[in-house]
Amino acid sequence: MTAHTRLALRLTPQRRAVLEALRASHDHPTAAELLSRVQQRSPGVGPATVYRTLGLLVRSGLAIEVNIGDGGGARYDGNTGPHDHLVCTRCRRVVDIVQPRPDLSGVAGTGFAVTGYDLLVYGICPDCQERWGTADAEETYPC
Amino acid sequence: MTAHTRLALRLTPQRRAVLEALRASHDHPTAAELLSRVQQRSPGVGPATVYRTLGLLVRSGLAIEVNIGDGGGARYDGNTGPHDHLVCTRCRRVVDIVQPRPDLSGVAGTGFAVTGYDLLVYGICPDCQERWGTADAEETYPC
DNA sequence: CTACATGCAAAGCCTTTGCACTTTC
DNA sequence: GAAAGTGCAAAGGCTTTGCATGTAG
Repeated sequence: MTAHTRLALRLTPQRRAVLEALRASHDHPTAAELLSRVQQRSPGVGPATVYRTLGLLVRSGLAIEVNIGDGGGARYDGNTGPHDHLVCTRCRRVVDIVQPRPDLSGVAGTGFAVTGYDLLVYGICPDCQERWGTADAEETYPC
Repeated sequence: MTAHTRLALRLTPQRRAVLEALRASHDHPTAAELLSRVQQRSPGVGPATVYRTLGLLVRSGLAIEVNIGDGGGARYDGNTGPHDHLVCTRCRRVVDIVQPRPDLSGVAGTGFAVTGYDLLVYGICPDCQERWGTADAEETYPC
């Protein structure tokens, strides 16, 4: 039903600023990147608030956390519709893609009750292909 | 391309110990867990060596790094055959599953050259279902 | 008015790195 | 014997937390 009744989500200027910054971003920013964007319009907001708010948004279903497994921090996505992610292994750019739900038949027999999935597709983005070709896909370069 | 470009993979007792511990493990251990297992048979091996060796094994294709996106560290998998991972969102257990390659048609039009993918399926394992039921799937409990 | 949110700073993890010493090839 | 690996300890990056203060409902 109405999620508002269960979650005491107090609307503060900081939380609004984080959500607006996230919704204005389509590049799957890290918490640090989001912090700097928030601070441009709302100086004084600190990292702790951004981290706490992002955790809250993810738990409330208003944001998605994307972990591309590089050394860097988690990425955040304000697009909460069903979609997957395409990651450039060279410049670490992340792009949303829409795909059919994958076959999860491999779960059969495990006894697990499936609640969700994450599909990360890796590749080389057009810019990086143009700059360095498609060889050495596993290497990371600046983009 | 000279003869010197070959990956110099020196076989040391420590590396052998890490690879053996990984191959003996089927629970997708973290680096810290692997370290303690290695130390049981090879005291004196330090964290730095385990981290360096794991990075080496992953880059050499002898191990897979699995990032389930919880606060904990990366998991490692000695099973290098094609497979996906099923993650219990309550106890964080990770299980290998074999599935058909997912439809990656969503990549069409992006210009990306696909090099691979990772599919993580989330659910509740049989033990956790028995202990707490299937409600509140997003909550994490000890297992 | 009161429970909850914020900011600051400190601490906590996980992981990497510098350096002197040891070892493999 | 030269190049590479190891161990220790320190540093690094990301994220969380304790606590006094501020504020939304």
